[in-house]
Amino acid sequence: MSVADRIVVVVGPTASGKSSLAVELARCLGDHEIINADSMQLYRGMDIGTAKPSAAERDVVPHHLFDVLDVSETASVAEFQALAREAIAECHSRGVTPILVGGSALYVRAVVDRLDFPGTDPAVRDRWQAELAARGSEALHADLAARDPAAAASILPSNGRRLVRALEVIDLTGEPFTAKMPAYDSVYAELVMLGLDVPREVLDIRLADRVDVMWREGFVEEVRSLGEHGLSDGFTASKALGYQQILAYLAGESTEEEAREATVVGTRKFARRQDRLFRKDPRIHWLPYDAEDLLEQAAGVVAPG
RNA sequence: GGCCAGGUAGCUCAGUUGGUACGAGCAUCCGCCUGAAAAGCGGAGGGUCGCCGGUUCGACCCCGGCCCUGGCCA
Repeated sequence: MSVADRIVVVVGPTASGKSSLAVELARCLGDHEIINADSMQLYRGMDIGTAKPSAAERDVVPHHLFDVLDVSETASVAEFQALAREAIAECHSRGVTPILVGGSALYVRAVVDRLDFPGTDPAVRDRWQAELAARGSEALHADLAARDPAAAASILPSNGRRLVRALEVIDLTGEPFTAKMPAYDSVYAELVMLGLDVPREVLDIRLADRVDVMWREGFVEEVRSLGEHGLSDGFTASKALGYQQILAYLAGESTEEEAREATVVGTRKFARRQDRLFRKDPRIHWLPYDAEDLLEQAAGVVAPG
């Protein structure tokens, strides 16, 4: 049988049970392996706070793209896209179907869909970053409006970050910046997407419980230790939920309790945002997180008949 | 028991010398997102201004009483 263009994707908000469903699915189907699509689980050492799959789970089924970055490195969707597609091709070459699992919506789309990221150039970006700091986002918006009216129209004048990137891309490519996400258009012919549906009230409780468990398992210690190994210098990793808050606590900017509460609130907001984003993708088959026969339902969607 | 401070949006607090609450931050809901996406940006909803009575054309803001909270004194 050919699996050349086949890929399974499991998405859902944080704490919905994606990881374990993926493992069970892989184990029950056989010839399936897991590929991470979570921006923070890419980092080595960020285990407790990212609820990374355990060693035991990873022994059951091969897991790819976990622990590939040092906390001091900056993550990048474009690099991730390349790595993930490579890993997928490698699975395909062995006759294995990859199961992409993760809550980073852009990462999932970058892998699955036709998204091409224009290059980046630190020098060019730094220049615009400096312009932003010196003149403010409104001025950059005016610059963008002059060079690329369409892009300016869809980026708010207050969004400095997107303005910088748009101007960077125009400088680099000499072409207009695409400020709109493209239609859902997969590069893989056989794409099956599963989403875990968790009612908000339930999700809120699960999130709070999960943060409590993380704290009990030594989340603060994990951050303290990573802090001594470059976490604070990491552009991406230091902003991760929980890590960000605990770093602030360790720096004396808040109490531990405040850090814990802020982590719960931040995680809740994040989960809502993920859910809203994934809901827009019409290709996703939503399954109730607490179905007795969740695995059967999932398997039924993935491998009908 | 006495004194002081305070009771305004779900939370923390601004505010009006009496004329429809300009509220703010956080939370909530919603939208946007192309090389930091667990990030970044934006919009909306929400208040019998502790309770009762009085003064007044009109009170959240003045007066009286009561209740509640915190602190001080006893």
